[in-house]
Amino acid sequence: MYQAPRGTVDILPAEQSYWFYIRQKAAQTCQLYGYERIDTPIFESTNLFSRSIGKTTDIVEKEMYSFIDKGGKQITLRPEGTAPVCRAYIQHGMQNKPQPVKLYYTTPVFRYERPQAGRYRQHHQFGYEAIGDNDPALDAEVIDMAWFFFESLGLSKLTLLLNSIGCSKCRPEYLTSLRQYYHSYRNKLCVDCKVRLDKNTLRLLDCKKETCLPFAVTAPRSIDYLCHECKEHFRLLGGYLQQLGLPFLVNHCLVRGLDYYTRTVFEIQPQVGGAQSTIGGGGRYDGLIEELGGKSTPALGFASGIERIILNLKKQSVVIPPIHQPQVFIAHTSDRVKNEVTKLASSLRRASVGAFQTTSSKSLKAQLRQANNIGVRYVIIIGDEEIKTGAAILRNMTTGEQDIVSIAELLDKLLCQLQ
RNA sequence: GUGAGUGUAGCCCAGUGGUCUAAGGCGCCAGGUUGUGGCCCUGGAUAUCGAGGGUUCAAAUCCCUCCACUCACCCCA
Repeated sequence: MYQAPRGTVDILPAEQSYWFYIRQKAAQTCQLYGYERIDTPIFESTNLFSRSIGKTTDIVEKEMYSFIDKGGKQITLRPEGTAPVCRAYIQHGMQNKPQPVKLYYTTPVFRYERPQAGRYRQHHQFGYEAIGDNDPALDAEVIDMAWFFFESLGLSKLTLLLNSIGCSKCRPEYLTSLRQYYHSYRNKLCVDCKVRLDKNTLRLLDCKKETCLPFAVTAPRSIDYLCHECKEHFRLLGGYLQQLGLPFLVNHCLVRGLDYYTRTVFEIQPQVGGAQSTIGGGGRYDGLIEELGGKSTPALGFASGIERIILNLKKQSVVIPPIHQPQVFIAHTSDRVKNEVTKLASSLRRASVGAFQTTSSKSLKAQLRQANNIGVRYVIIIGDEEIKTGAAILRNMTTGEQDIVSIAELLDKLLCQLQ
C-alpha cells in the first residue's frame, strides 16, 4: 500500500477547519497592516538559498530538497520564504515603489529532516516581509503584527523573546570575544559545540545541553557590543514595544539559525510545549537584498509554522468555527423523480442555498441517516406522490416536524428559515 | 545522521507459544418500522496480526533482518 512520503501528511477534511481559520486570520491581519499577498514558485535556483541562508547552516548543508532538472539546472524546493520574496522584489523592480514594500505569503516549505512532533519535511508557513525601511518603528510594527495575529487566533500565554545581534560593522568584534570566551572552556564543551566554535560561533549560545548552558549564561552579550546605530535602533525598538504594551523579554542567547539576520531578532513561544516550542520568529536582514544582487536595502520579516499553530490551538483547546456546509439535503423515494430532484438541487444552489442530493438509489431511511450524520438542518423529500401535486416534504431535522410545500415555494421558504 | 519506543479491521484496542479459521468498542451497511434520521434491539461486511526469514509438532505471541510510525537529539516553523 502506498503511503504519504515520510514527514508529510494528508490534511484531511476533518482538519481543514483549522487551516481555513488560520489562513483567514492571516489574510485579515495582513489587510489590517497593509500587506499584500505574493506567491512565488515552490522551487528556485539552489543558489538563491545557499547564498541567502548561509552555506554553513544546517538548512543548506543537509536539509534542502535539491535536484537537477532536465535542463541541467540546480533546483531546490523552497526551505524558507524570505529569499524568494527578496528575489521577486529585486526582479520586479519593487525598489521603485513607495517603501517599505509589504508582502505576505502562505506556502509549503520543504526541509529534509527526521520528522517529530511539530516538525515535518513539508510544512506550511505564513510569513510576511517589510522591505525598504530601516526605522525601528517598522520592527515594532512587524512584531506587533505577529503578536496580534496569534492573539486573534485565540492563543494565549505567549512569550515574546527579543535580541539584537548587530550588523556587519559591530558583529565581527562580538564574535571574536565570544569565540575567545568559549575557547577557554573548549574541553568542557559538548561535541557539537566544539564544531560550532569554529563554524558557527553564534549558535554556541543556543545549545540546550545542561553541560553547556552555564557557559551561555555568563557569555559576552551581543547587545554590549552593538555599534552606536545598532544600539540606538534597539533602544528605540524597545521603547516602541513598551508603548504598544508588548511584554517582551530580552534573551541574549536568541540568535536564530539563518545567517542573513542583522540587528533585531525575535521569537514567539507558547509557555508550555514540546521540543519544537517556537511558533513564529523573524528579524531584520538588512544585507540580504544586496547580497542577492539588489541595491543595499534594509528589510525585516516574520514567519510562523501553521502546523505548530494548530498544535497549540489544540493544546489550548481553542474552539475553531466549522467550515460552512450545505444545510439542505434532498432525498427521493423513487428513481422516477430523479429528474425533478436534480433540477431542484441545481436551482437551489444557484440561489445560494447549498444542497446535498442523493444520486444513487438508497432507501429513504438510509438517506435520512446520511442527512443526520452530515448534520443538515432540513431535508426535502420528494417521491411519486409529491411529484403528482408539484409538492415536496420539508422536514426540519432539529424538531422532526415536516410540512408539505409546493416546489415553487420551497426556495423562498428555505431562504427564510435558513436565515 | 544518532538514540529510545511502537506496529493487530477506516479508528481505538484485547490477546505474551496450542482454546486465534483473532475478542471488544467506535464507525460503516442492512433489518426491526413494505416512503422517514437521531435512542434501542438484531444481523452483516471489513484483519495476508507492518514485511521477509528463522526456531518449533505448533507463532499475532520467541529470535533475526528490513520497513514504517512516534518521541527525543541535531536544527528550525
